[in-house]
Amino acid sequence: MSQDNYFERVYELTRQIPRGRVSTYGRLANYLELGSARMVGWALNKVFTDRAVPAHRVVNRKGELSGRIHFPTPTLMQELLENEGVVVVDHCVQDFDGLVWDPSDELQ
DNA sequence: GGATTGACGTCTG
DNA sequence: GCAGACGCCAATC
Repeated sequence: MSQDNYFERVYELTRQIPRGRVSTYGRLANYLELGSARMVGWALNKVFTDRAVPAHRVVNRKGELSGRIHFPTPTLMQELLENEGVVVVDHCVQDFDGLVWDPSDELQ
């Protein structure tokens, strides 16, 4: 179904996050003009279990894996990031400032 | 139909 | 610099 919901936008944009990179809810929300980062988190919460979305690449502004608790296992999110080459310590992305990915930076 | 919650962010104190 | 409160918009209870 052609759902113009934020659901589809967040879902598609999250898929475009390159491997080894991470993004934030606020940046995605800002690019999608959602007006609220919570919309991104809400959409991902419905998406991650229904669609194969790399939600593990989306973290909060602090670079913390705030959504790890919603994964099947709280360590799965960190494992996936480390598997992609992202250094995660104490559930926080290291060098987050250098790994953060902006949709407007790639898609422009 | 109203109140609360939610994977957040920004401002003010 | 850190802590607390407010705002967003939609879904769920």
